[in-house]
Amino acid sequence: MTLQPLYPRATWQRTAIMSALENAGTFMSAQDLYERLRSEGARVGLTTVYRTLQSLNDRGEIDVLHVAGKEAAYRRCGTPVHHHHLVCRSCGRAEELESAAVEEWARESAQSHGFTAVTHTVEIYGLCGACASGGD
Amino acid sequence: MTLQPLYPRATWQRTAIMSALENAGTFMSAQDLYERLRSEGARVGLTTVYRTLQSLNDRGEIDVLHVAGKEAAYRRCGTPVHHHHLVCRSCGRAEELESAAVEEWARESAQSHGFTAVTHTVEIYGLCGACASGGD
DNA sequence: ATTGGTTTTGACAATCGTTTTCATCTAAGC
DNA sequence: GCTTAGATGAAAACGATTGTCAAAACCAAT
Repeated sequence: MTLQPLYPRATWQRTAIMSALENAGTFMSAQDLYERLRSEGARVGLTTVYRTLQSLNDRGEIDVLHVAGKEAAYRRCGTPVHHHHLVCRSCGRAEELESAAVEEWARESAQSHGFTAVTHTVEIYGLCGACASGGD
Repeated sequence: MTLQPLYPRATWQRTAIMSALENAGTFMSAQDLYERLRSEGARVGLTTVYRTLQSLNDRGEIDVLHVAGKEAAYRRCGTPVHHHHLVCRSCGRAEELESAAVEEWARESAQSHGFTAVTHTVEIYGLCGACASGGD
């Protein structure tokens, strides 16, 4: 028996998508990335962008954000450890946050109500300085 | 000029939807409610359920929850003031939570990074006691 | 009660983000 | 180079939600 490859194959598409996200720094949707890559001349398919983002997220290499009525937005974060975000509603720029107090509160709240297998989502949305003053 | 009615008209559909949610107590999607109402013999349209839930939410009479890949879920909460939820992933049952510390943390985090017009989402997910032991 | 004008309803079509399908292409191991 | 399982992408399928519009219901004023 041959053992399965541990990592997905290295294709230029995957690399392009990853680095586009990397130097964007902001949260971007699959469609955003697709358009950006296209406009840069990269001939990737939308399907591939969706699939790649999904797989990167499954591997924990990027974070997702599901905002109310919007498309899923992905971001390449600076740290692989659990954290939350302060996201600009307008431009997608984000700061990474953490708070032991919040983690503790979540854990205790769940425990005291008899809930197990606990996870949580904590995100803060606002307008960053640049968007609030300058254009939109 | 006659002044506009302050409240939506009282239709039996609106009443039925509201009370179905009310005595469910859990988070339910538009489709869940539609099916339940139908099975009880109420001849409402799916469109109406969607519209009514939206309008009830706009008025702040019910809360919404947008979970990752699922349908929007609504709940009639006990309090009209800002709060968060501890939600059972399996049955939708929820506890209402509040924490001055978390609110303060969110406010300060945003402020210290120059973000304005701040809002946040904080939800805890888990398995409630009943679902963890009993069936699914 | 009846009317009139505005809202609300609901069957159906349309939208939109995302996933599936499947035939073709390609990276990576021999 | 050759093989082949994994990756790609165009197009179709999907599922939740919203738009359309004619018919029905509400309610204030006759």
